[in-house]
Amino acid sequence: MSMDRQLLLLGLLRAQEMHGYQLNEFIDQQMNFCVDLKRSTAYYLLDKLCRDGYVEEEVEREGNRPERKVYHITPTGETLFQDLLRQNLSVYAPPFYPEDIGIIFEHQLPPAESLALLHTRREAILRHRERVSVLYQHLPPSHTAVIDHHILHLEAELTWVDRLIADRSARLPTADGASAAPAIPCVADSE
Amino acid sequence: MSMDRQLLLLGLLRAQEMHGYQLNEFIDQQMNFCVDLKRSTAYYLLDKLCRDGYVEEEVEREGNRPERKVYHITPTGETLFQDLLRQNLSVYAPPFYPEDIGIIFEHQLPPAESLALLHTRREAILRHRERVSVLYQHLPPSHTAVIDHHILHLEAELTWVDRLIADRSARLPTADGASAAPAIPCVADSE
DNA sequence: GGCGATATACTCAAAACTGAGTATTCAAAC
DNA sequence: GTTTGAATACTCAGTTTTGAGTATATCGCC
Repeated sequence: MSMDRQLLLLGLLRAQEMHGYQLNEFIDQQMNFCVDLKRSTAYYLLDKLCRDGYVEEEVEREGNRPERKVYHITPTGETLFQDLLRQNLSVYAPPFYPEDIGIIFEHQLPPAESLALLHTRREAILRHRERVSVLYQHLPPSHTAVIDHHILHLEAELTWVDRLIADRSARLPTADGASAAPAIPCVADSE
Repeated sequence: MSMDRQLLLLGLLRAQEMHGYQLNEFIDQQMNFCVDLKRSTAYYLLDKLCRDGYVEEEVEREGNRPERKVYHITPTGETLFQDLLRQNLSVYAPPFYPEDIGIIFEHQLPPAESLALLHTRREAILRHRERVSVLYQHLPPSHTAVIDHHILHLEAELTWVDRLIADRSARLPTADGASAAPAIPCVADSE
């Protein structure tokens, strides 16, 4: 299922009927900065959208090319698109942040090593921001909102890493030997 | 696989050996604000971690309780935990933002409706921030970094929605009839 | 005219994930 | 004493997702 991927495919097919390969090329080349959709998954979803009646496929035989299927949206699909779009725009679902898992256990590493790792991450974030910023320059206005969104989140991420780095630096054992005691987080045991 | 979930389970089992139910209770109750891990997925992952030798299970038979399996981490698991933690901390992988999909097609809705939807979303974000802020008050210091992280991203999200709302408001057709023409995004056709 | 590289267009088996269901114990209400 | 509801502890069939593989056509170059 996955609402968002369905929305994406329906939205693209709505703008223009396509065959699977063309759809995949478009996503991979134009949308790779915000969407990660494997080709095999796209084919699977197209098939499912067909089975569910939201798109239809037509086998196309042109000259001696290998035959291919052209997908186009159906009226039911158009309705679903509108519904999904409305839902997507009005709902807020906080994404799952993998970095949250790491940060829960971060204090179990020696502070010096943790700091080194966080600096590496900081560099990675900066590199990523550079890459996204470049995109911003030459994209149609319809895409700038998406980039904008990414950049804001990247800034948030950066602020956060910087805070953490500052905090962990302050806790580094100094020459006078004062340091915070690391504690293993306790799991509530109800027995 | 999913690095992050493995890291989570290993990290929790490392702090304390547990049986599946206890692990699930802990995740659902203490970590629901940042982790969404279905119970069935947890059992699946525990089983896989066993098969791969990172944890071991021991069947426990206590009185006339239904029997249950206690999982504890192995030395290989400990190594994996350390590796995954280092990786998680040093790498930056931009998460997939479902809202990006909606925003690509947003301009295909009538501006007035779009604005209404965005306002609904704005409310949802505010509610969520309220909920997370409350958590901040009574949590151990080991968790505040995670909450901090969430709040920063929520602020980013809020800034973004506000920008979009402002922009779309400006484009609303006014009494004098001036309005921007909506364009369906073009798909590059290489044929 | 043949050879490798690239583009086209998927297929499939295996892995990962989920929702719904199963089964037992215990405590409290009726 | 028995029904009801919550807590304990998973299982499993089905769905979704993926990486690796398959197969043909076309293009340029030697």
